[in-house]
Amino acid sequence: MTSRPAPAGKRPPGGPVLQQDVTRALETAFFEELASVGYGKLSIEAVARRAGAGKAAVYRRWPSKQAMTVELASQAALKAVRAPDMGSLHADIAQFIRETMTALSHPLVSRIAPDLLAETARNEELADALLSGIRTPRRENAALVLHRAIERGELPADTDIELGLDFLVSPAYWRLAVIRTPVDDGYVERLTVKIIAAMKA
Amino acid sequence: MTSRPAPAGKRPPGGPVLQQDVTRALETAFFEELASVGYGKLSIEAVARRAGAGKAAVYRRWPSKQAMTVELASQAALKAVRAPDMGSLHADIAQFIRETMTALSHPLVSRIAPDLLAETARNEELADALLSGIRTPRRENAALVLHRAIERGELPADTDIELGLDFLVSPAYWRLAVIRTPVDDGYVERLTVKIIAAMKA
Amino acid sequence: MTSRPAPAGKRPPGGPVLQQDVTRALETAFFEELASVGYGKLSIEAVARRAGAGKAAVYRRWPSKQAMTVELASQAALKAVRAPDMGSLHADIAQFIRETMTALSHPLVSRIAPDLLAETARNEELADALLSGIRTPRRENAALVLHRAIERGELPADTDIELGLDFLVSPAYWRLAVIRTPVDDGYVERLTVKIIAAMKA
Amino acid sequence: MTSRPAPAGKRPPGGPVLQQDVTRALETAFFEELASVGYGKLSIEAVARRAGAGKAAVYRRWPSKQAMTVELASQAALKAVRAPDMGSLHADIAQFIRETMTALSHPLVSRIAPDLLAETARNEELADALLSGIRTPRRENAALVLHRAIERGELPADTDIELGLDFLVSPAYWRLAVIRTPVDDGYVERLTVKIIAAMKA
DNA sequence: AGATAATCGAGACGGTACGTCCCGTCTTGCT
DNA sequence: AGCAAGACGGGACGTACCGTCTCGATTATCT
Repeated sequence: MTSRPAPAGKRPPGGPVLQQDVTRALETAFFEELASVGYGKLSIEAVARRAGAGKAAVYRRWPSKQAMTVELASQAALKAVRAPDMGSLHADIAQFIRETMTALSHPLVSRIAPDLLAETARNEELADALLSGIRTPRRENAALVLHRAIERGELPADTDIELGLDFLVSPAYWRLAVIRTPVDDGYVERLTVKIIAAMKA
Repeated sequence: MTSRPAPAGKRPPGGPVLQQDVTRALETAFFEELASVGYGKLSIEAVARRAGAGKAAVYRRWPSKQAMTVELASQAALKAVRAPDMGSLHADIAQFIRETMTALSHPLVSRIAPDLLAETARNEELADALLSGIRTPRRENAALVLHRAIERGELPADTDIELGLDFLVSPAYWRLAVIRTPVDDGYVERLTVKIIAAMKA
Repeated sequence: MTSRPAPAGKRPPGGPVLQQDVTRALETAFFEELASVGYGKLSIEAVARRAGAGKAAVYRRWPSKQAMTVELASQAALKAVRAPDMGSLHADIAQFIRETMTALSHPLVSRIAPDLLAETARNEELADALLSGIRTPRRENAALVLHRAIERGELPADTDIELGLDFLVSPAYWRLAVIRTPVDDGYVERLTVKIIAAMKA
Repeated sequence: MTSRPAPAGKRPPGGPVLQQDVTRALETAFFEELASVGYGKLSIEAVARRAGAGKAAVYRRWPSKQAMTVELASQAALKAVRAPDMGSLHADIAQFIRETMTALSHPLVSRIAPDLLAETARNEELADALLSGIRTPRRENAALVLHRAIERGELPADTDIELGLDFLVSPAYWRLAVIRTPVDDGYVERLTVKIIAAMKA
């Protein structure tokens, strides 16, 4: 989100001049607090307290808990979007899965992501913001991997991209985030082989 | 949970006699409240208010929000576990996926399940209770489908059951609960074909 | 104020049942807090904190700082109204002055009274409440002393009561509360003689 | 206070040069603010706002609310000290009382004086400053009236000066500032007669 | 006259209190 | 004894200010 109205730092003319170090402290505190109590119980007061700031410092930057969440979560999620290009479909998929698992294993992500996800079922606006800010770009990026494989002739031209994308991430997410079952060393390798077989079928 | 200490109904001699209609009203109110505000913001007071009861009526039955959640959620989840046996692997899998999708589409489930799931990342005891109460029995049930297919010769004897189970549910969960993307009419059919191809690879 | 709507204790039917010990703790805390920071800076939060109570406990009893002040101050002031009757004008006046000085010397009174007095210049409603609740009854009581002296023949029938009442208390108040100048042992005696001389003139 | 370190105007070489118009605007704003909200609630921010100045402009001149109060109040009080000399005791006393009443009736004085007085009970330093800056000079001035009357033979040489001074102002202060009771046209005249009678007794 | 420095207004900072609402605990009658 | 009702201490809400401190822009003196 490169053109958002820049809540921190100097705004064009006449705007308030917020201090960046305070902004950074609030962002850090927000994620820590979100991870430890969840979206529902997250209080602005606790975020400010954890950051060593006053409540007004928060409200000067974001009008509400939801606005703060949408901005910071989208911002953070976008950093992680990148399509691997290792030269072969097998290597690309294995790498993609490994990166997904690494991200989902991060203590902050593993606590925050399911929490925000759950909140989207209850909060239309948050859902729109997060889905269009995270899901769509990530999905488009992953599609690149498949299109490159088609160009290289590793996949047939009529490959079911939609289903392929679902296979690409869902098992990893399922094991790590949903059923919370540990993953063998060879799991990624076996998974990659099966995914390619499924896409070729 | 067949041997739990029966919080409702008449206890052995000398115990308190709680009124079953109050208990039932509280259970219903609990799920409605959980669906509408989430686990984090769920309050005993709101449950009691919705049930038209006093707060003490809740605390007489369950010592805490967590205990109430563990008991009622496990209780509800166990009702839904059943393995299809349609005669062919293809039909079994398609049926299993359809049933999963139907369950996940239920308004109460679609709001409550991700919410409790998110809470497990923060709450070890709740995690243990829900995973062993829901995940394990469901997974054992699904394994039956695959073992029957092996016996029928539809799958090789060395089929990777672990991976197969992951493929069986993860794409459906992924689309419905995570990326909240609508599902074509033919999706289940195409998905079933791919899953079988993957398991045979 | 015997017919006020009883903020503490049981109200007629259906009213809230407030706990008297909490009410008493709040009253004590109110006077201590008023004495230590003054009316202007007195905060409900500090009163509650000092009483070990929640803010809601205060607001359940009084709707505002001013209402709390009017009720508690009037209530307290009325307890101290009493006209001496020693048998002679000299003794009555000396006694009245001594009682006034004792009251004004009380640490709580000496801090609170001038403070509330100052506030009346700014707050019409508080002024009305305090003046009619304190000034008028006290003045009527003091008038009794003079009327009895007239009946006894110690003062002429046309004594200027109005002026007499002013002489009765103003020097004592002036020295203790205004110019804060210490008072000799013989001061009351000399003052009494002069007051009687003035009234007879 | 003739030797105070001149917070406004040019200081010796090297000192800061404060703008006198800003200083004057702050002084005016201070008294207006003091009259309208009282000492306890008076805030530097409100003074600066009323003066159309920044908060720093105040703090550059006075280190604290109390220092500002002590300086400005003492400064203002000293202007009003003057002993009448009309030729007779009766005329002097009547004039003194009238001047006192006029001063106490001034809207700013009637709000500010009792307020600062009340604050002295809580604030030793303010008490010292105001009492020695106002009470003492005023009392010495009033004593002149009585000494001149003794020299003229209107009062006996052993007149109780201490008590006389108390009689001179306390009733006026009492009626105007304490019991806030209106004063007849003839009140000053009757009061003057009684005071003289008391002093001669 | 131009350089330099201090004062200016404005306002962000960490705080505190506001009056309201709601939490889980506990108490009080009524059924 | 179980029930609803609700007072209790506590805590968070979002707002309004507080005194402190930091900004450029302006102004006033000193080379």
